[in-house]
Amino acid sequence: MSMNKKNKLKYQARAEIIKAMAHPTRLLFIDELSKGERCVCELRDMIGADMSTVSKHLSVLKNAGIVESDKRGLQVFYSLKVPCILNFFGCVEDVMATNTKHKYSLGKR
Amino acid sequence: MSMNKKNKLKYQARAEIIKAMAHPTRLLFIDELSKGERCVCELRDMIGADMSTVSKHLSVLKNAGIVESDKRGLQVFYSLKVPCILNFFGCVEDVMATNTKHKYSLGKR
DNA sequence: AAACTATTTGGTTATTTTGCCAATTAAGAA
DNA sequence: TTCTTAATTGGCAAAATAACCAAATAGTTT
Repeated sequence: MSMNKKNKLKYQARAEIIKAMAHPTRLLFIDELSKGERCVCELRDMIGADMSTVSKHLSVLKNAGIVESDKRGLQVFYSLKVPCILNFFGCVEDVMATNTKHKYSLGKR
Repeated sequence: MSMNKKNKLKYQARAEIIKAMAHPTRLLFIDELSKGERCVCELRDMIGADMSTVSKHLSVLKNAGIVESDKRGLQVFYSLKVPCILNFFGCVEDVMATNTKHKYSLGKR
């Protein structure tokens, strides 16, 4: 039996949020923001990329509803809106651990 | 202070796994496989796409270490290797709930 | 107001991802 | 062996993403 429209939309909405996390730089930002708010310039210094690149990554996270921003003076401070995101990293580490464990064993691949 | 190489690799590895989940079809498959193993044909029937498309989505999940496969006779059965992935969906729903809550309020956007 | 700083936006190009079709592989049935 | 079924692989075109540069915006300082 094939998918109905409502369910399709549900998975699309979920995918939007997960896609927003699916980049090394944005994962780093999430990790860093979990320690407290940071201005764009601080985040840029961490990765050494163009300011515009950093800004666009942050807007992806913001549009997904994962972070929020607050402009104070010349600077814009970003902070994590949904800390439960962090719980997920533990599971990702589990996947990675399982991967390396089996990589050199003789189980079916 | 800029990123060191080891940390960069850490976030790249995490991103690989999250990218593997970042597609509506693959999220549906994860959800479905959480209920038990399924053959490729069952999953294809759920989304009504080409067999080759389904197969490629599954290989993305398999390469990331999220699912595993078992060929029995003519069919290949896929199953979820790392169930903790599911805990994450609750958090994704939280993000979505927060998004809709603020979307029509007058808070800063 | 003019100059300066932090950030965002627009535009371009390179890379990656997606989905279909056609061809191939693997297993079972006739 | 030949036929059929289930799944994977290779190839291609369309769509989405990413990174940079340049230009625009918004606040601050002079």
